Order: sequence, then structure tokens, then C-alpha cells
Amino acid sequence: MTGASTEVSKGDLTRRRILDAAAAEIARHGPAGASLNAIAAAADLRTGSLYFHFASKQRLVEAVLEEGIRASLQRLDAMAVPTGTPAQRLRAGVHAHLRALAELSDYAVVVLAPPFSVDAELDGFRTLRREYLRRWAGLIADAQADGTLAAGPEPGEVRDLLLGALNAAGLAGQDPGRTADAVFALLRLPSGPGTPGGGAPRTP
Amino acid sequence: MTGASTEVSKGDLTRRRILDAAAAEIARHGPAGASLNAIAAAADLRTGSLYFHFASKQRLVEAVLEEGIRASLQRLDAMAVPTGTPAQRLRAGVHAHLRALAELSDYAVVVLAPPFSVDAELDGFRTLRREYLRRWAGLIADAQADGTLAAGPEPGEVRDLLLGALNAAGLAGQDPGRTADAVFALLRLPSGPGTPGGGAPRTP
DNA sequence: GTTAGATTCTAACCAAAGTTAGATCAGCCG
DNA sequence: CGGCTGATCTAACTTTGGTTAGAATCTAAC
Repeated sequence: MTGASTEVSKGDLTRRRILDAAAAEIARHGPAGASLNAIAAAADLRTGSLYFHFASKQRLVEAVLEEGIRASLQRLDAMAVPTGTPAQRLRAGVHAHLRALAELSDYAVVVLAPPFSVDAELDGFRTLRREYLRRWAGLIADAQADGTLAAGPEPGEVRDLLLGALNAAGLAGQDPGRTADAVFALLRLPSGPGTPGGGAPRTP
Repeated sequence: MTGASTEVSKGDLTRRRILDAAAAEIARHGPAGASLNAIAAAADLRTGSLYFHFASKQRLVEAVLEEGIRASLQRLDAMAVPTGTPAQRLRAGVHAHLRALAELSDYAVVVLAPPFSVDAELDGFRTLRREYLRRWAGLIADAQADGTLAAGPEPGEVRDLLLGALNAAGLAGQDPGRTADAVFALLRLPSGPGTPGGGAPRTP
């Protein structure tokens, strides 16, 4: 082998470059519209070279999807930890999702564009996505039990509505802080002691 | 000419068939992923025959977009007429949007999938879409002035959130009535005398 | 039944996209 | 130094997709 096991090899670097380029291209033109030529050019490579890192275009797309969900889930985990009241955790979740949207823009767009399903989605992606949705349903169920959210509709239903709203705002390039405030105001969430005043919580 | 002017000619029929097929294909695979071969096959035609009805694939896609927005706007007009309280009109608008989503499924998906912008969108489409959004911003502004919705955030911002939520539910295949009820509950909209109990208003 | 126009099919053409095989080059290890 | 492995490039091939030109068919009027 080349280099110590803990080091990032040269290949890992370009692999990342390819993923970034692919995410950008897919976000702009959809999975089908993203050409390997364009991706390779953006990654400063020749088209054929992509095949050293990914077995096929399909695999590359799947890798982008998986990466997007993975990073989103990670952010959700970091912010919506099981501490505080249901309302606080819900607010934290909203902030996490919006931040993921803003920071991973290209990856996030790809992940949450539901209409165009990539056929034969990777198992890893499905699993992570399911996990992400499950996590959210939990947050919502707690908020409903608590009276923070209306108790009528199913948690999964509410989750779809809420994430749909957040995604739309995120894709439109809205400021995460503003969007969060708007959502909380519309839902009439108490701006409790958890997150002050409405601004986004600080995180390094 | 063939046939009286008020009759639907044979060509008009197949034109419609092509549009339907194209909408379905685009909804499933995105504009770039929808191939003329697949569209023609679904419309029971040979690929070349499409060009008698549409000058290019681009034009066909534009026609689908325009058709989708046109039908949506028409439904909104029919239901959210300027009568009743802001809350009632808002509720009517929600129902209209959800019904459009359910009834025009393929066309609607195409219209509201924002991530993948069709380059060089047709002017007619842009105009109609703008009008649709303007209409909604009006509904929301009235509801905010009325106290029905929180007054803080901009109407356009709220509209994006609301439509995003509705679209997500609609794309997921949720029942329009259930979704409407859920939305109203979350927003704590008064279930006033306008639309009874929460069910979707009847319309032939 | 003939004719004109509308509609569809056939059969190509061309460009672009995904894919592959082999050559090339750089860096490390012995 | 000499060879091995990782990484990239080059140059092709194959398929698919959009597009076009002209033949063929159908429909409706005369």
C-alpha cells in the first residue's frame, strides 16, 4: 500500500471531488440530465477516469445519495439529541434540517427530490433514509403527545408536511434562521427557554 | 380544413395522448430522463410521428408545463373566489391545490418540481406560474392581516412553506381531504362555517 | 371515386452519452 | 535502480436519443 492507513490517499481526494461535482450536476439537471462528461470536467478529470473510482454512473449517483443522507442524519443526530422538552427538540430538529439543507446544498437537493426516483436505489440509502424519517416521526409524535402540535393527524403525515415545507424553503435559498422563525410562528410553537428568541442556535 | 371548427379533430386527440404520456414520463424520470421513444410508445405512436405535433422535445416539455399550470390555476380560480372570510378563502385554496395535485397528478408533479429547471422556460409558463404564486401570496397576506395566520413572516415566505408542505403530501399520494385536515389542525385554523367539519368540499 | 390535406410510418442520420481496453505516468518498496 | 501498484489519460466502441426527409395511409370534401 501507499501511505499509512490513517492518511487520506490521493484517490480519496479525487473521489470526493467527483462526488461534489456529481452532486452539483445532479442538483441542477437531475440524475438523468447529469452527464459524466460534465461531471468529469467539473472535477478536472477525463471522462474515462471516473470509472477508476465508480463502477458505473448508477453507482456514482447512488454514492451521492448515500453521502447526502449520511451527512443529514449526522447533523440531525448532533442537534436533536434526546434532551429538553419535545418543543425544544422539535425546534432543534428544524434547525438541523435547515442547516443541512443550506450547508450540503447540492447533496441535500439530490436527497430530497422525491419525484425522480433513482431506480434500484442502493440499500444503504434506503436504510439511512428510513432511519432519518423514523427519527423525525418520533420527534413529532412526542410534540403531539405534549400538546405542542395538534394531536389529530398521524405523525408520519405531519412529518411529510413539515419536511416538505422546510425543503421548499431550503431549495428556494431562504435563510435558515428566517425560515425557522416563520415555521415556528405559523405552528405557534412556544419560543421557550431552549433556543433563544428565534435565532438559529450557535454551533461551531 | 377537415371537420367543423368546433369539433375536436383526430390530431387534437393524439396531441392530448402525447401530452399525457409525456407528463407521465417526465413525472417519473425528469425532463432529461424522459425519452421520446418512451413517450411515443406510451402514446401508441412511432417516435418520428411526435414531430408532426411538436416541433421538438423542448417544445413538448414546455407544452406539458404550460398545461399543468393552466389547469392548476383554473382550479384555484374556481374554488378560491373572493368570497367569505380570509380563513375560508385560505381553506378553499388549500383544497384547490390539493385537488389539482391529485387530479392532474403527472402534470402537477412536473409543474411543481422546482429543482430541475427546464432551461429556457416558455414565457407563457413563466407568466402563469407567476400569477399562481401571486394569487397565493394574496390569500396569505389577507389571512395574516386577519390574524388567521401569524403576521411575522413575509407572505411569499409563508406561501413557499405552505405549498411545499402541500406538494410533499400530494406527491406522496396522501388523500387530499386528510392532508387538508392535518394542515388546518397544525395551523390551528378555525374550522369556521365555510367548509364543514374538515372534509373536502364537494365539486362535480 | 378522386383529390387535397391531415396524419402516421419508415428509415435513415447525427450527436451525445456510457462504457471499455490498453497505454502512460507517478510514486513507493525492495 | 527496477519493478509494482495506484491513478489517470487516450482512443476507441456501442447504444441511445433527438431529428429529419420522404413515402404511405387515412379522412373528408367534392
